[in-house]
Amino acid sequence: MYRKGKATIVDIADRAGVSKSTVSLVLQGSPLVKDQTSERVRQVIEELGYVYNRSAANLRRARTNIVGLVINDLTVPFIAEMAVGIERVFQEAGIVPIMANTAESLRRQGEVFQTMLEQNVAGLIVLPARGTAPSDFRPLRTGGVPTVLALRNVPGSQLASICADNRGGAFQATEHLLALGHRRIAFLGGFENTSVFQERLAGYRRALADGGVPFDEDLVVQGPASRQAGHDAVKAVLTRAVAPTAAFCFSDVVGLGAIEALRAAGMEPGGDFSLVGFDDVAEARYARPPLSSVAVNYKALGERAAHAILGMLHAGDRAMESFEGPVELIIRDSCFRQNEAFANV
Amino acid sequence: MYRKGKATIVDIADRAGVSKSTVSLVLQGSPLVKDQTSERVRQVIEELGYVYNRSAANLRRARTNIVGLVINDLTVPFIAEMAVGIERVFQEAGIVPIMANTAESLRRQGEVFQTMLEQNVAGLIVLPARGTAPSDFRPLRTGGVPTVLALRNVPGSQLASICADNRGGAFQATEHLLALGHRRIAFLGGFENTSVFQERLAGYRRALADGGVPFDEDLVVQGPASRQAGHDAVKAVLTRAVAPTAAFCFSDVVGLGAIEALRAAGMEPGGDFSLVGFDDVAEARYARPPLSSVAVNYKALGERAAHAILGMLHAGDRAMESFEGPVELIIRDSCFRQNEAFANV
DNA sequence: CTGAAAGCGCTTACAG
DNA sequence: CTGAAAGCGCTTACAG
Repeated sequence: MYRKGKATIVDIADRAGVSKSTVSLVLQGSPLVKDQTSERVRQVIEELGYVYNRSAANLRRARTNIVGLVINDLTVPFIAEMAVGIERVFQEAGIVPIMANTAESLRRQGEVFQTMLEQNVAGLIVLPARGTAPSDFRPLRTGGVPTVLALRNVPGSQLASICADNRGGAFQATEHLLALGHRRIAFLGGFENTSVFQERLAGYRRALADGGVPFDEDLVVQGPASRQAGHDAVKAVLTRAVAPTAAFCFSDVVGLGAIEALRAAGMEPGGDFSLVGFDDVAEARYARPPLSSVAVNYKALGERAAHAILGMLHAGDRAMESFEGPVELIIRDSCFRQNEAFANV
Repeated sequence: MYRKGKATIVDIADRAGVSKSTVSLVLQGSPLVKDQTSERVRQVIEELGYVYNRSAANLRRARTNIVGLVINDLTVPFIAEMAVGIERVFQEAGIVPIMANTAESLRRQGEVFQTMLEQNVAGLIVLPARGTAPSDFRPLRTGGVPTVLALRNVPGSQLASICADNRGGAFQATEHLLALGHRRIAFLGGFENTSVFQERLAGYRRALADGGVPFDEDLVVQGPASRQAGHDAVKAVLTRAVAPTAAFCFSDVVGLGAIEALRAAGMEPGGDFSLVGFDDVAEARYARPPLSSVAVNYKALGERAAHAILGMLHAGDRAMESFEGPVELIIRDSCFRQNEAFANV
């Protein structure tokens, strides 16, 4: 009769000769309990192989120790890294992260929000799926769940976000290309329905404007952040009346595809066409030629996002500030100096 | 008084003029409730913006709808893909997966098991950290949690596992190299304290034996599954009295490092040294030369693992069978035919 | 087909 | 410093 199924605090209490309240206090590490008593309780816990039932605790408590993590695409290496950073911080803080992958599907994202709400998450970090609208967050707002956006922000959502300095990175990359004498600079890859695209495009345009180079819409080619897209974009842009001599790529993966397409077209990336990518993934360093890129510390970004939520939970800082993580232009061998005399032919 | 905080089934019941039992049945989609009643209830649920409290349900029920997913290294692309496959299956089955990354740390893995137990998971998929011992699973066994291993198995743990056919893949790769006339074939990368290493090594040795080529311990170089390790391993193996003319690499990433090291040593991978990798990651296809590799469908493996758990939960199949996923040797340009006359110089 | 009652395993005031 | 009691929001027999 004593041990049907798992042991509960009542079993512990009985065996230790105390009330279950006391056991609960011991479990919570309360300083109210006499050392001798808590020692005895702990021993019984050990003996019975007791496992704390967090669902029960969460039900009784106002808040759970669960935080949700909604990820747009876990198969992107730097996003996985970000997720790992977030998770580590939570684990150390005694928080149980529940991760969900939306695979860029808005429908899935909606379902995931619902699940998170049902699990009664204390907070939420969202890497929004492409095309997320401010209204998509309504269930979360209604549920009163502290939420922070990461990687992409959603203008109009009123939610704080932890993102890379996309504008600054694109500006630096484009400026670098301009400094090398390039005047026809393409912008390849990415979709306009993400904040990341908008920000990088803005940085690119700003650098162009600062350099006195007119913006040419024909030099902007949208597409997925994939190798194939980079390949196709280069092919497209090479047919323009006045072809570009350089490209700022939405991501390194796009840049890698661009390298291939240039070679296929008989050109030499870094020799007669310049390329800069974004993200500084491992492959950029190993590419031939090694691809110049804008480095982002995604892991640090993830950790920052986790700390932001932690702050909202503890201090109750509802009005968190948005944050843009620093970026760094890494110059490798994918660019060349364009002779001004021959520019703008 | 009517709406302090979130609505519960009691609120719904009051407003709909039924008992909370009925609301509960509606929530569970029971066919017992009259259509008219359930329609009314559903409407009130909508009106009040009611959110189901799963913790409460889980507490009352014998089992939760939570399944744990313990991952050794989420930053490895094909592991992330596997995780995504697992997650998708669970989401469709109405199961909430909680993922945790152990980063190959046995300590972290132990903590994660504890957390999973506290969350009262209905089942667990574990991608074991390097060096996991059978005894590490004791808390899970005591807790009676249905568990399946994936990616790596842990001999002696008595747990079923869903892994790639590592032995077969290594056998095919080595056989391919032998068929090209190679006699001195190195085995590069990986650590012996994983089942994956042991299995691939066994396949390699088996092929050697079948081909009448003696096994030479000096040709086996352990190391992480990293580019750097591949690089170092090639350098090491090239100094052997009789240098190899080919290598079977523990993973593609190792193979990629090997390509670089060969070039650095003035050799031409695919020209005067043959290389085969494992995993068939995207980079293998894009490498120069494109790297031959043993392809594994990791996503399918993940889905299989998820279905295995689902089976254990529903049918109560405690005694699940282990499964080895098929592999396929993909031949690209990283190998050359060794002239037998010059072999074994 | 629907309702009243008990209970899942905790935590939290409130007494003492 | 410790105990008795109420209650978190559900589900599940059991009646009717």
